[in-house]
Amino acid sequence: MSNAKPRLRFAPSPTGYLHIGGVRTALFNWLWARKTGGTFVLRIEDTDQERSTPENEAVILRELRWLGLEWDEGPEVGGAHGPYRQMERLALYGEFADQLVERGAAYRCTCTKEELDAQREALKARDAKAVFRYPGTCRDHKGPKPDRPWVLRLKAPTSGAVTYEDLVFGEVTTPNSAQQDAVLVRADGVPLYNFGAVVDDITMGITLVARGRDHMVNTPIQILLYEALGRTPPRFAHLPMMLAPDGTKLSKRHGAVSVGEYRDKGIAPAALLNYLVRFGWSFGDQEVFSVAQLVDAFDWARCGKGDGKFDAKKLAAIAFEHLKRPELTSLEAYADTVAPFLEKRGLPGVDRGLLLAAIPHVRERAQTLVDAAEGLDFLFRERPVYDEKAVKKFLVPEKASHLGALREVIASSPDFTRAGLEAHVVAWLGSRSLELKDVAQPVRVGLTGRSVSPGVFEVLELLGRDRSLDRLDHALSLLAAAGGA
RNA sequence: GGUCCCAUCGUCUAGCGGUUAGGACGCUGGCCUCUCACGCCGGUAACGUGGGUUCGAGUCCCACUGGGAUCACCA
Repeated sequence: MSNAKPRLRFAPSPTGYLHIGGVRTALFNWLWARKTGGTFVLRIEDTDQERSTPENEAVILRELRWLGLEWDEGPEVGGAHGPYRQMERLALYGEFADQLVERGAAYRCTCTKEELDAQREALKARDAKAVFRYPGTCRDHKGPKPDRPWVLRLKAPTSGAVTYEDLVFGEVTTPNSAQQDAVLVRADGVPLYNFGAVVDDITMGITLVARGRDHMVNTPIQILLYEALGRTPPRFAHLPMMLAPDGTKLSKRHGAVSVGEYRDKGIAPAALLNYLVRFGWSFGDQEVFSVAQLVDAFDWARCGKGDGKFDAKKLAAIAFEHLKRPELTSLEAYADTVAPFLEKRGLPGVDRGLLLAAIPHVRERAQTLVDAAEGLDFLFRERPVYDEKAVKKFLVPEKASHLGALREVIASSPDFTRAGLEAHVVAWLGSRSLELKDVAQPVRVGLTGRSVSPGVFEVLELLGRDRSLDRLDHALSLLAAAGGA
């Protein structure tokens, strides 16, 4: 083999949102390109004109960028092998189609879809279980292009077999008898998947094709095309399937399958990639990886063959790990990623210093960025949004009898820091034979509006003396109202 | 049905002839504790079946069973 840098590609079809399974495929290609210093190409396979839309393409590009899976060549970034949309490469397919005919590996077929459908129906009537295969009516057609509409068909070999060495699955052999004279190019000159992909992979210099196992059945026919064109096939690596929890194909009805949904749920890109990479790839006992670590550790030899089932709980756990660990999500990065979620709560452009100071206290109790924004919310309002249930439960005479006194104790603290406040308050509690747990909840609700928050001393320090006392005063007024005073 | 592929706890997986079969998620008992969490300690649970090969099989071979992919002028 040459030591040329590998060229890999991700070739989505813009027929819908970016599927989570597609992201996994893109990720593996991207990782290998980054690890080896190779090239990651993005190609848009938009030959299904019925379903492809520019809007879908735009979404795919946006999601890939959000994930950090930047492409070296492709739409919007260009490259030496463009254009990168198949519908802009039509002339190329024509050239290769002619080559195939010249070499006797394909032929022009003038059977109409109607004729074929009729034959298919007839066969069905005779034998319901029979599978229709093109009978080869035009197989020996030669000479110039017909004056009737025609499609290009593969002249599939009837004997022999195709064998290739899959980077993941090892040696795979498929008898040529399994092939049929598949349509390569439609009557309008638009290629079908197998032909378009091969022509593009050839002309784009792709050296390694990594894709889902569902494409494994296409590989022999593609290799046949490479050989017919006198080209060396690339290496292939097939990835096991990612299935739904019930073992069926992962789809909308099983929950979120589009990348956008995970973004909206507050899952960080690196966390999603970390979760996805563990499908069909492992690195000893390590579960949590930064993207840089993945680039470093990734290897086809560590890929498994068994299909996997999507587990939302595990994803949540991985996402949490990323949010929790400063080495994976720095303070600054955390602040940047949570900001949009605060904005969604009506808190745009919050005080950066306060945000940075607060994050260490919320990051270990926020599973997602949505949770984090919820936990941070109280800091950035004049007064917190008081949770009705929490107020009814804790800002009542039976529970908050010491709140007034505590307000004064806090106000008199000489040092309004977490440690200073704690020392001061605990000393007072000791003198009254009280424990912190006897008085903390009403204070917490008063300060944050909620019964769940970081420690009360942390909250006091974050809020500062003025805002803290204002909130405690407000809590006392709520208490008075509840006590019917 | 044809062709291809796969098979370790419920789930993701480690294991590359000799292990008390390990880790993670989940579930669960306890500790810590101002709430909720985090954290820490412990528990639960797996090699689909049958044949071989071998001194010795989760690891190698075969069969079976089970599961998946695909059989379009979709990709």
